[in-house]
Amino acid sequence: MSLDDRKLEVLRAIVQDYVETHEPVGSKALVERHQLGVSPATVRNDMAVLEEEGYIRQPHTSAGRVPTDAGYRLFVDRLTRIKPLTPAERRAIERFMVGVVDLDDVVHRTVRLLAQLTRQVAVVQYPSLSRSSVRHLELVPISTTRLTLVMIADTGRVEQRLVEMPGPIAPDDVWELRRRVNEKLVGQKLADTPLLVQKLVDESAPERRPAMACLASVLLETLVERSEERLALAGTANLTRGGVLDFQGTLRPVLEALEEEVILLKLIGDLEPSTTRVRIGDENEIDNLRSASVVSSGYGPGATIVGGLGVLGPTRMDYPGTIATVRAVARYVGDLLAQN
Amino acid sequence: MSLDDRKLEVLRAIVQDYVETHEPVGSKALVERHQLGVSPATVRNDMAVLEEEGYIRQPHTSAGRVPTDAGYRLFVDRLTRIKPLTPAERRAIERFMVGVVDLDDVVHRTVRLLAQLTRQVAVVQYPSLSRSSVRHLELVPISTTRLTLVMIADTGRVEQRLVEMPGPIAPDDVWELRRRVNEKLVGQKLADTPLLVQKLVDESAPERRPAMACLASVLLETLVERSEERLALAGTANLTRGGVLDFQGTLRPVLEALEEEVILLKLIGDLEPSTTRVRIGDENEIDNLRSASVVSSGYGPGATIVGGLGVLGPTRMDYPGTIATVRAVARYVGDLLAQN
DNA sequence: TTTTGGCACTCCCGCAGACAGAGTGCCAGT
DNA sequence: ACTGGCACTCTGTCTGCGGGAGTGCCAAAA
Repeated sequence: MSLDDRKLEVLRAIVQDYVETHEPVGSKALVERHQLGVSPATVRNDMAVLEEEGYIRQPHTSAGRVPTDAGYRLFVDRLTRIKPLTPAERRAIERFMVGVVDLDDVVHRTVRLLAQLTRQVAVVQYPSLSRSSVRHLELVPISTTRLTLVMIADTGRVEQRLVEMPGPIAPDDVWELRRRVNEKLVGQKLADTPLLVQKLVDESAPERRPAMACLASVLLETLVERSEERLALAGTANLTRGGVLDFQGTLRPVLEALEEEVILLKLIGDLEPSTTRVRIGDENEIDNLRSASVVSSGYGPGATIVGGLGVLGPTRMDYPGTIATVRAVARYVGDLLAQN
Repeated sequence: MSLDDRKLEVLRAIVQDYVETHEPVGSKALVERHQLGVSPATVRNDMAVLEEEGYIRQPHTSAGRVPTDAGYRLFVDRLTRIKPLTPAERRAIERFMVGVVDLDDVVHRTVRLLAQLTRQVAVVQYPSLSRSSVRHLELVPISTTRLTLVMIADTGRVEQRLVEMPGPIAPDDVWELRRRVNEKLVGQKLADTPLLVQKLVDESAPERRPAMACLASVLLETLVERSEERLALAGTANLTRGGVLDFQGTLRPVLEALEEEVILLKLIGDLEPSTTRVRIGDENEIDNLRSASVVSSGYGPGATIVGGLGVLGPTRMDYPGTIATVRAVARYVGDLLAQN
């Protein structure tokens, strides 16, 4: 026997009530708060089936029911109509983002905005270098043997690294190096640069070979290895919202996970689908976050995707609202980037 | 009547035991764990005096005693011998910092190191721009009306900002602008730049005046207004260490405070004395942190100070150990900066 | 004057029992 | 297939009752 419409309706009601009250919801309260048109007893039967199928469970005998991860999943997949943002929210977004000056600025404002609107922990990834192209490379002499390499990407990101040269280097040589790397790399996708950089070394005049090799290794580190590294975080305090009830007693594991950039990037960083994605509880591969849900989305100018953003909260969260907000903010940021 | 030596010794014992056990400490337990050479009754008399003077208090009648903020203060001021770092800790510092490549790298490693050694929340301020000098300014054309301004400071900090020009600007003009700002500003303390920037505008050729004015306003913003902005944070998860017992029930206010950069900068940022400073509980002006203590120190190459760092934890913390660690790390970072 | 032992008192904490409330499962009736 | 009724179970809360730890005070000792 499968789930007929009413059973789904019961599940929806359970999820909604539980999200709102944080308390196990019983059959009687359900029929009182929703127009189900049937008696508590009937609802109880439906609940028994839903529990059988793994969508809800009882914390203990003779308590109300609570949705399981699977229950939330079903709710999100089949029972959610995307609810449009309120005008107030739209206005909040506009107001928050007016007068941005900078990529840094955009990212920081966005992450705060997300945290504030969803009242949850927000994460925003900087535009991924691997999806950017080189706009310009600059070499600034610091001393006779040291340069600062500055790379500016088309997404607005600016990365810089110190380059320790093997020996003293003359201003003219710096010039020549700068000219050559720019000539070869500007306009290229960062993902494609490793081969080009290698070529640069190979094609160098012998007397410049060591310097170029040195520069090349830093270039590779900067462009490729550290590429995904940066992100911004806000709203940690929101974790304490529902008391310590959510997150099964302690937020320690969650806070620990939030400190690991690698983990966060994994959470919001797989950008294959251009749509919003929801990961519920156990669906997160990270052990520390098995009592958390993550709603994430890619963003970027136009239809392309250059980075990810999202929010993290208890599995018991307002999915329709959160999804709508994340999606709206992602789109807004994309538009903002497109203007530059 | 003032506090004789034994009473101070009793206070020290109370602080030490309480920090270790997290439980109110009574007279009997005290004489058992420390060689005070007197009976519990005597200790009780001393405790009565200490309580009278406000250094300790009872959570309720007939419980043991707990240090007050004033008690910790006295302990820190008069009863703390600085305990040297263990060799293990020294090694940890060395190991953590080997192979740094970058200012960003230094700061991030330092903050994690601090958090790990003290098992508390760590904060590290980037070298303050207002205490740095300009090493180089670079202008990179992005489009005909847009430049990216990159400033490199002698402390290694690199700041960048987008400059929106009033009209199209030719490469030669960019060159000229770059030459002039570098000529005038390189080597100058950032604190002194506002006047110089103004002069630059005034002395410009009329046809270049608007462009220079535009650049100048961004320069001022970058160099002066946003100057203290950056810092790094780590170890938030350590807040959950002592259960939720510390921080009177909820870490919410603490987490909120940690999200406000302004607040953090105020905590670690007043660098007048070159020594380590301790702020205990109520001594913090920020309401949200009245159940927290902050141990902070300035750091910088040689005897100068370019930024602050510190840790934040419950008032019930191991002050001698924390102070020693913060001081050692600050000195180490200073040495590291001196090498560049 | 300072220290000490003794003693009565206070308060917290944990435990057991009682009780109300909420919710369920099942069954017989519609 | 739905509903009303009923017995049952489990939680959370409140109560009362020692046990224990710790204090304050006092009178005696050093």
